[in-house]
Amino acid sequence: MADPLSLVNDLLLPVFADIAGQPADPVVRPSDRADAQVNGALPLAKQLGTNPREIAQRVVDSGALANVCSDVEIAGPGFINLTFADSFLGAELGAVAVDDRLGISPDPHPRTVVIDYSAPNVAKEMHAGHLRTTVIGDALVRMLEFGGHTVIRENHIGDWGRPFGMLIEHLLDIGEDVAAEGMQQGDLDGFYKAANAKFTDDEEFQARARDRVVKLQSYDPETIALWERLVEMSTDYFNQVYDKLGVLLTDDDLMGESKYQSVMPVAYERLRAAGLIEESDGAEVVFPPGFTNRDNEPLPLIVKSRTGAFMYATSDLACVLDRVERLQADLLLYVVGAPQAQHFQMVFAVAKMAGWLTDDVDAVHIPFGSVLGDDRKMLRSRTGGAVKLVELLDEAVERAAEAVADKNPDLDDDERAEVARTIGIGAVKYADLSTDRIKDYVFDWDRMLAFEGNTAPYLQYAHARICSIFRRADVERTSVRSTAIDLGEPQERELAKRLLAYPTALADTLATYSPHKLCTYLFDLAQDFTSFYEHCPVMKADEPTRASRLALCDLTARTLEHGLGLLGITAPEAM
RNA sequence: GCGCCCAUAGCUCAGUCGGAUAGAGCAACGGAUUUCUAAUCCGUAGGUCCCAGGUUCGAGUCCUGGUGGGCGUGCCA
Repeated sequence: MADPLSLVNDLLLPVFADIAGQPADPVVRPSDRADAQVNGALPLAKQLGTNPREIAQRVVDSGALANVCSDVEIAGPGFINLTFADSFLGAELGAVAVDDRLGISPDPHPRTVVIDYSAPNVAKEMHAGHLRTTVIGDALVRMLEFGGHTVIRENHIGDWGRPFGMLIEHLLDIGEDVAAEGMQQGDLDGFYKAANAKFTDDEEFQARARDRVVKLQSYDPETIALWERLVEMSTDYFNQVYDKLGVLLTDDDLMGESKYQSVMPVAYERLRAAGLIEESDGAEVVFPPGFTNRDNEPLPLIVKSRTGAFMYATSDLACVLDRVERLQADLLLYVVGAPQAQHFQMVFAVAKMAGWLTDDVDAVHIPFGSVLGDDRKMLRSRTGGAVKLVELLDEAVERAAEAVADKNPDLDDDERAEVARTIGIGAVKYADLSTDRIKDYVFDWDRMLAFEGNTAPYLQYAHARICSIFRRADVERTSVRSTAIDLGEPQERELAKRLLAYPTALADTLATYSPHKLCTYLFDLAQDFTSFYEHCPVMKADEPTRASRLALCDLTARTLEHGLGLLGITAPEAM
C-alpha cells in the first residue's frame, strides 16, 4: 500500500502495542489541520487511566515516524498532528509512478466470486430499471477482477416459465422473420403485449399457449427450437444495449432460469432429505426462524406450490447450490433492488440451514434504490410507460453531442461523435454510480451532463486537459515516469497526497461494494488537479520543476483513467 | 401489527473504525481570462445533521423511544 496513512498506521502499531501491553489501534485519520492526525492516545489513556498527552508524548518520542514526517506535534487533549516530509511523499510517488498497478496490490486472499446482475426478461424491453443493476454490477466486476479475484458473471435472464407458451404461439402466428425484424429494432414490448392481448381475448389461442407450455416443459424438440429462436432474438437485442452501454456482459455470461430447471429438483430433494420441508396450506415450504407475516405467524419460503410447481425461491436456492458446489464459489453477490432484501435474507437463511452456505462462503445481497423522475416517483416516460433504456442512452449521447459541438467546434465529425458517445454514456453511468446505491436518485439530464460538479464530464475534462499538455509539450507520457517529483507548492502536496490515497479509496469501495466511494475519490482528485493546474504552470516552469510537474500530470491522468475504467467509463484524450 | 431502508445548507449529495471548527457541487453574490482546453479557478454567504433521551473525555456517526417518507410482509418473478 502506497498510502502514507496506512504506512503510518503500520509504523505506529508496535509503538501502541508496546505502550498498551497489547495490540491497540493508533487511529490514524486524514486531517484538515495537518497531513494526518493520530487520535489513538485518547482512548488508550482512558483505558490505562493515564494522561493522553503523556501517551502522545511517548508515541512522538519513539521516533517511529522520523523518516516519514517533517513535523510531529501534540495538540489539544492528545491529538498528534503529522506533517509528511516532502522527500517521503516524493519517494512514494516515485514508487507509484513506475508501477503499472498504481500502487495497488492484488488481494492476498483471492476468492471465486459469482456475481448476479442485469437479468432482463426475454421478450421484454430493457428499461430504466435495468440501468442500476447493470451499471453497478459491471463496475464491481471490473474492480474485483483488478483485485485479482476470479469473477464469474451470471446474467440470470428470465427465459423460462408460463408466459413462454403464449410467446412461442405468437411467434408461430406472425412468423420468425417478422418477429426477428421487430426485436432487432428494439420493439420487444410490442411483441409481448400482442401475445398477451391475444391470450386474454382469444380462447383458442389460450388453449394453444397452455399446450405449448406443457410441450416446452417436457422439452419437445420442435418447441425447444422455437424457444431457442425466441431467446436468441432477445439476447441479440440485449447485446446491442450492452454494447451501447459499454458493459462486459456477453452471451458467455447468460445463465437464465432455464439453466436451473434441472437443479431445482436436486435442491428440493436435498431440502427434503435434510428434513427442512414442511407442508403448509397445501404448499411445501421451509420456515427460516425470525421471519413473520402480517398476522405475526411464521413466514415461509415456498419451495413448491400447491399445484406442484417450483417457485422463484426454489430457483434462487438452486442458484446457491449450483454456485457453491459446481462453481466452487466462496463469494456470492446479488446486485438486485432493495425491495428484494427480505427475499434474499430468507433464501440465505435456508441455504445455511441446508448447509450449502458455510462459514467459508459469503452470500451478499447488494441492494440499490430506484431511479426517480422529476416528480420523485419511479422514472416514467411522458406516456406513463417504462422508459426504454436504449432511448435513454441515445438521448444522453445526443445531448452530449450538442454540448461538444458547442464547446469544441474544432473536432471533426467522427471524433465528435466518438467523444459525444463517451461523454453521454459516461454521464449516465456516473450519475448512477456516484451516489450511495441504497438511496433513490432523481434522474436529471442537466445535472449529470454538466461539465462542473461531481459528474463524469468534469473528470473526463481533467483527463483531457492533461493529455493536451503532453501533446503541446511534445513529451511522451511514459518518459516522465522515473522523474524525481518535487513538491514545492501547496497544490502539489495536496495532489500528491490524493494520488497516494488511491489504493485506500479502492479498498474502501470494495469493502462495502459502494462504487460511489471511488467516484468521490476521483472527484476529489480531479478538483485537486484543477487547482494545481490553475496555480502551477507546467510548460512554462523551469527545469527540474517542469519535469516534476509533468510527472505529477502523468500520474494524475493515469489514476483518473484507471479509476474511471474501473467504473466502466472511458476517459477521452481530447474533448 | 412486524421487518428493512431513508431523513445533513435553498437544491443535489459526501461525511472512513466515534475524534478538534460538519464538507463538496449547483443556485446566489464578488473577483480572476494576451490560457497549458475558462467545459476552469479563487473568495463571500448559507446548518436545530428530523425530534427526545441515553452511552462516552468526545456523537451527524453507537443504543433506546418517537415523527415523517419509501418498500416488504405465502403459493408472480
